[in-house]
Amino acid sequence: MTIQARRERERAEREQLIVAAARQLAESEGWDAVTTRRLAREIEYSQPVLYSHFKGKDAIMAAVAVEGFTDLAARLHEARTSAPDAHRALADVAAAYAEFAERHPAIYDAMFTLAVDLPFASPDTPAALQDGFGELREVMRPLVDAGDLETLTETFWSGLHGLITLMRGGRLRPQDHERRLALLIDRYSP
Amino acid sequence: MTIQARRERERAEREQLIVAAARQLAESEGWDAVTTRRLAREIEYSQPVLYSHFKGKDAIMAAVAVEGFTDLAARLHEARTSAPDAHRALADVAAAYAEFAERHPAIYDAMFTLAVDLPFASPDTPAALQDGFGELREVMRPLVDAGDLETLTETFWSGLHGLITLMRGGRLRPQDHERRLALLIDRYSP
DNA sequence: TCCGATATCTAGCGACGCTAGGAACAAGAA
DNA sequence: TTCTTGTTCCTAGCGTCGCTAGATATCGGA
Repeated sequence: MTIQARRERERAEREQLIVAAARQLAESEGWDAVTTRRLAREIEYSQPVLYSHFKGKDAIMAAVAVEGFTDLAARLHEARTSAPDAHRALADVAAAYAEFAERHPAIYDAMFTLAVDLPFASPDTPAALQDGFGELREVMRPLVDAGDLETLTETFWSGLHGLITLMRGGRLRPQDHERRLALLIDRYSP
Repeated sequence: MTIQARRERERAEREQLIVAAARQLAESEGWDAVTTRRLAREIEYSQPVLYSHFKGKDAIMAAVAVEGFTDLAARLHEARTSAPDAHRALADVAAAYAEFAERHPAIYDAMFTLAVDLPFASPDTPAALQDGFGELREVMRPLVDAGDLETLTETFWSGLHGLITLMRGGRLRPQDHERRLALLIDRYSP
């Protein structure tokens, strides 16, 4: 009983170690540097142990993405609940979202560009994924008609996401980044 | 003289053949299926000839992306110039943009997600790339203050791009796609 | 102390992007 | 027409990738 418990605990710790190593490596050197061999070396185990924890590399990236969603949701919650009024809340949440994406581009990619097989907008969506969207929805609620809340939130979110991804791909003039953010917020806070 | 001319012509034709094959293969089976070996087999030449035309696989994808920009700009131009008024023009252009992205997801990815090394928003941006943005700017011009034209166009474009990419990644509820598009247009046409 | 099961590693498979070196070919000179 | 020279193109192979099979080591329980 206790022996098996210890083993399961150690196993869980190692799984967390894998995810943390993948995340750190992706953040410091990009996802191209995250190969299964490199990751194995990083955690000081051989390559096949990765496959005893995860189905494949994609599953490891998905696990990093889920961690990212947890972090992002927390940042957005903090920004929303510490704002003095509804309009400032929207601006602060948008700024927090953009800042997260800029500071953690690799994780943001894992969340939205790379890990396609995470279940979104469906009943079995992990809690962390729903929480992030929930924060956006709650910050929008005081500002829009109730009937359009969900759809407007999705549209606003898309605006943020588009700004960030086009910006990072070099498709937008960097110097106007703040002004574009301000214009976007202006369009959604009447 | 003529011999060299013929050779250069044949060479240009083969280069076009490579780009066309890459595009078709990407559209029908996705970019994962576009390997240099497969592409070589498709054009009935050996693998190394690809490298006598392009620096590498990325350059081939960039060439496909440029073709995509030419096509997209033409679609947007058609939509804009055949609309009865400025408001309809915005809606039609947005619809044409979304339709292009939905019908050619692989090319759209090459244009905006994968080929990062194309020069955007800079003096030496290829004409086709500037034309697409130019169409968006012209359709916005009658609707917004002149001082914010460029930035508002970028912001609107980001909204479109975000809707499309999040939608395709399964991040948004599919059934509300049209309504989100309508809401986005509404936000930018006062 | 030995056995059986679990955990972990070494070695290797097929496919990838890309490149070196040689064979085949065509154009101009004798 | 034959030989030389330069270009074009292919065969073969390098290192790396994600992933897996089979052997080996480790450890709890009899």
